[in-house]
Amino acid sequence: MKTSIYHGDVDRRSFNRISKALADPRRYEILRRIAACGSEASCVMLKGKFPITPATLSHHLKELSNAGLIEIRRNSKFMYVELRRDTWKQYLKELRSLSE
Amino acid sequence: MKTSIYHGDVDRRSFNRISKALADPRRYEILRRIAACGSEASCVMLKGKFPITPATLSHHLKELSNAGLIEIRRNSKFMYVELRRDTWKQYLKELRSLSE
DNA sequence: CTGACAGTTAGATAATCATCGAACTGTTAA
DNA sequence: TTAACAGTTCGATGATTATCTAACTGTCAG
Repeated sequence: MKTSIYHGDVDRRSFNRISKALADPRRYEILRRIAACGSEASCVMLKGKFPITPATLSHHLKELSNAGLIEIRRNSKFMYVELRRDTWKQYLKELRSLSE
Repeated sequence: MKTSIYHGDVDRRSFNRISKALADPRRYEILRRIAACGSEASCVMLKGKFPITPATLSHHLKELSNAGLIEIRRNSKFMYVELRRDTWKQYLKELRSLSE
């Protein structure tokens, strides 16, 4: 993820990418599901939780990954994803700075 | 703004509306500008700050208002907007609940 | 009253994007 | 080796939406 000269901050581009990633309800639900699994969530499990095709799930996971919101790990046939808590924390920090 | 049976919480519909409202970079900048004026921001001032037509600004303000993010006050010819800090606080609370 | 200004609404356009099916790559199990 | 499965990529489609212009309403100053 890109950072500005101030370490730990999200620059505007990253911030907007995250905001867009969160704006789709289904994608937000997927992210929530991932976050709810303390550590890693398997892609197979996610596929079972939502009425969407593999193609669509793949698309959403790519968007979340591009936004820096999840980390992807591959183990041969399978895929595991995990919330990037550092990104999440920085995003919340930016939002919080809007008011007081 | 709609609330669930738990007072102070945003329901899913409201949450998604807010997320969508924040997803457009220009609209987020407008909201930021509004929030930066401690109390009220005049619409005339906002119009001067962004290279957009009155129609577009009107559209964005309506979206922000529909999302419950701003309060609108009219004084004869003029319009003033203010951040709704209660909504903002609840939105942040919902986001924070995603991780720990 | 009349012109200027604040803001809205309607309709058009162009861009973005969520979703799907189909065809693909890569991996494992039989 | 082959079939089944995990996931990706591509192209199409339909929905949403940011933006504009143009025409409108309402308010004030001269």
